[in-house]
Amino acid sequence: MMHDTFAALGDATRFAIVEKLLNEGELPAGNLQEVGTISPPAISRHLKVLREAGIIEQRIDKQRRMYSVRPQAVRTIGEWAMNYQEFWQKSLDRLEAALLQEGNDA
Amino acid sequence: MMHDTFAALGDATRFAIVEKLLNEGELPAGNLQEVGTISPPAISRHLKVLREAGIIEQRIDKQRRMYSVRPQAVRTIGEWAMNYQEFWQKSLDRLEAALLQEGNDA
DNA sequence: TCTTTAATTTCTATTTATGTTAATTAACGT
DNA sequence: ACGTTAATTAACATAAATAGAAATTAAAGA
Repeated sequence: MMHDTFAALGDATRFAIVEKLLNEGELPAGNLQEVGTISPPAISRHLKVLREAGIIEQRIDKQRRMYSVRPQAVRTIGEWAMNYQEFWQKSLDRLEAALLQEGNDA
Repeated sequence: MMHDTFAALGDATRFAIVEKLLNEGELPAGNLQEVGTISPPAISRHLKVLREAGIIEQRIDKQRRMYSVRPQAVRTIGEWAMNYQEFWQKSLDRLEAALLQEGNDA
């Protein structure tokens, strides 16, 4: 469900984790603590939420758990927005223009 | 902040409200109750959250409050995803392909 | 084997979010 | 003015999310 994806990204810490992974690529859980003043258990649980929402995935390397963003997750969000943009952008732009025009007239 | 936008869309009821507005255009608060079995006060507060997140806007028409999606909000989400897609999609695709190939080899 | 490192799960406390009922505000129609 | 409709705000109860400390699991390295 789309809203689970949004809910997972709706927390400031989780959003920061995802952005860090997007910018720096695959990282172990320990390195993700740098996103804020937060304990390892808290990070771990946030990672679980993101994983269950399908936004990140885990790879085990020795005693480290490596995390990375699932490309499909970002793509899905883009497609959701794009779906409405494609079909509605033009009419929305026309509506916006009309409202602006209306404002100018008044 | 981006994560406030996601947080607002992370609730099932609010997500349904936004989808209804995207599909049907501007609607009064009363009509948005149809998204589920929920009381008018609950809907009203969800609308407030969406409004404060900049996702919807309100227009007053007589005794009715008309709500609609702000085009820029959808665009912003699309652009966030697109920003990462544009810069990372190719390398991510390459990574995916490499992992698949690795899987085939094993 | 023993100690250290990495990360998670358990436990518990606290905060935040959500929902309902009741009361309030505001405008419409008679 | 009065009753009705539309929607919100207030008050309160409950559920869900988040956090840290402590305990647990698992592998690494001496």
